[in-house]
Amino acid sequence: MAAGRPIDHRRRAELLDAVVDYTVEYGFSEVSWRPLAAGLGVSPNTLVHRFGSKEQMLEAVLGRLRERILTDTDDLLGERPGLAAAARAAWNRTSAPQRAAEFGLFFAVYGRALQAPEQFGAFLDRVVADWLRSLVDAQGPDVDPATATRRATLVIATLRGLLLDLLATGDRERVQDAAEAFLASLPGQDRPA
Amino acid sequence: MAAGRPIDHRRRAELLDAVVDYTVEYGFSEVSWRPLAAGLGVSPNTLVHRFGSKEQMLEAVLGRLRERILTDTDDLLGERPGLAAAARAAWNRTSAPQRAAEFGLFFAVYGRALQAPEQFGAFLDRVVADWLRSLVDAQGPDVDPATATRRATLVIATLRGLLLDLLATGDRERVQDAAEAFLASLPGQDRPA
DNA sequence: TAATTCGTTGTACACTCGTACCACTAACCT
DNA sequence: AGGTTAGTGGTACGAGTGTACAACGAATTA
Repeated sequence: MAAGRPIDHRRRAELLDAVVDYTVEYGFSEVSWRPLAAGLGVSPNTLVHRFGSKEQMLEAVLGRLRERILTDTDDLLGERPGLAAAARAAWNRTSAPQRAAEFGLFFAVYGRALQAPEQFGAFLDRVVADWLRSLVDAQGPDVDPATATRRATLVIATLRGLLLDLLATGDRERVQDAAEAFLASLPGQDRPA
Repeated sequence: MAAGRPIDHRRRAELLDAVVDYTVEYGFSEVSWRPLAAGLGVSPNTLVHRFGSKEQMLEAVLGRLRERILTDTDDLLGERPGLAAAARAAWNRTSAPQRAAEFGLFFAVYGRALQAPEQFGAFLDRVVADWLRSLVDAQGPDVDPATATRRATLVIATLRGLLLDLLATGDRERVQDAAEAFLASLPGQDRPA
């Protein structure tokens, strides 16, 4: 037996990130091998060989997108004490203008997953649970679990709803005003950003 | 000059509704002439002749979907006095299990529109404004406009976020619990449903 | 009756899609 | 050197796409 050429993990990550960037920019529902490969400057077969099939590529894209969003927020939430601070940090991150396109992809996947649950079941399983756990933890062990879950659910829903509004209308003034009012209503907030 | 055969408005509405039903059931991003026509029991050319092009058909579907959602809520909101009652009525309607698929389509279009604003600009323009106007009006003329807008924005965001959660997780108990807490926090609410 | 428009269908064309197959180079181990 | 796997690319095939064109009966008015 002789082992073959080692896997170039750097190249794989670079390729996957490039695919995610392309998907963020050009949309999720229209991605196809040839235009994607042309945009990345590679051959379509390179992508096919790398990801196996289109469905597998989309799975990889979703996994990487989840990584991007979570690594920017999860550790952040873990450090902050209190629900209000965590919620404010999450809102500041997710509503940043330079992330608009990324969350456009997020909601595009979300909507599509709702109409194809069998294909995107993994996404749907995590899309709420990830944040729910973080936001429940952020409230500390002293809060009644039912209350903590209720508050975390509300924070997730409100922030995502506000983000949907912001992305659709671009009316940052109105949405930010509503966000401030919501964040100020949370228990244990100290001071605005 | 001789006028031709009159337009069969009944047939047209029936056809459009059938297309919307199909789209609700089988998804928005995969609709194509032939399977759609087969599902409706007609020829593909019937649909092409009726709608002109696929893009025009999608526009018509979005318009009809908006009609369905608004006629179930807008007149409803107009009758009720007070923000709390209007919000509760809206939540009861939108979270009903038999509407899950319809709002699955709603969010699928929403997400896709965020990634293709030039194509779905009309949708994005109305998706918040429609409800915003209704919910501001529901608060009566005595509320400060800035406050009314802030509250309406928050109600829309929270209800849509909760609906997203409900559709993704199916965890009605947790989501309904959070919804009750939110609705109870609104000014002027009288009694739960 | 003649003219005109609507509703419906069949056929065909150019195009894109995902993917399988083959070939070649590069990098590693025995 | 020989064997094995990764990375990349070229070609081709079958299927499905949107849509244009032509045709025919039905329903209306001049």
